[in-house]
Amino acid sequence: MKGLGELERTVMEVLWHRQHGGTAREVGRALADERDLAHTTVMTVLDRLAKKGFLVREREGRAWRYRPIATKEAYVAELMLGALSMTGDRDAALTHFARSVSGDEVDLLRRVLDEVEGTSPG
Amino acid sequence: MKGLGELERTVMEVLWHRQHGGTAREVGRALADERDLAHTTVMTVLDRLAKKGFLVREREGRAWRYRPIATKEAYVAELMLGALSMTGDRDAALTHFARSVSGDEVDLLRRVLDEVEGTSPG
DNA sequence: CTGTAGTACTACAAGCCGTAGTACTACAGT
DNA sequence: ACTGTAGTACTACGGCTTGTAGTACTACAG
Repeated sequence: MKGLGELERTVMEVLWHRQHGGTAREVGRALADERDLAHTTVMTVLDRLAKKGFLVREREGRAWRYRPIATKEAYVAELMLGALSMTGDRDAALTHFARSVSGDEVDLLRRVLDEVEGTSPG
Repeated sequence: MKGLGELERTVMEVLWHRQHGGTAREVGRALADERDLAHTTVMTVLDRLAKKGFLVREREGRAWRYRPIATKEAYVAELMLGALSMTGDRDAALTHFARSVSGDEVDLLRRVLDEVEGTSPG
């Protein structure tokens, strides 16, 4: 799983916040407040994101509608797993990780873990 | 926390595996089997790693001895936290994450979590 | 037929990374 | 004092990624 650039992530954010993905125009408009981007810039980014496998696109009239393939949470979890897989000693890394999350999150993790009990991964 | 390149990570691995860090020559020798790198290449990488804050260096005679600042596990944990901090909904991401780790790791995590109980984060 | 919106293709500069050369310095041995 | 050997600092360069955008062409609306 590759990391994304600044603008790429920003665009993903926009799409993650919308129910039904978006067209280049829609994304451009959504970003108009914060950034002044040429329409083609948005198109390029969307296109790259699709080629990298983060978005699917489907025709909508003459335009393309882009949708995220995974939820943001899934993406973040992927990144975390990617980092984890870098090490030979997953246990040590997980230990470190668990020690670094906040108390609330420890509780949350414990709850999720209980829930997950006996479920096969995936 | 930035990601590292291929060679950079390889060099870090070498240093993580040694007790007392290493000089450019030592790292070069350690890598000689897998890669045929010029001495200056190793030096450059070491230097960049130090500038990025992954290594400290101290004089040893005329040479520099480079030591990792953090353990590999700490680094991996950092990366995981970095990914996690990308999202507004940490809970959802953690949930996803917990669901994605293997059964053994669920057990491990639970154990670590118990151990961590009541400890302040840091 | 002419706007308007849309697409595909191409381009380019900056930054990062892998890779390495060059020029200079310091110590060891003769 | 001279010469290897090892080490350093500085510089360079090509390829890839990312931000940014222009151009040329197409299709539908009125």
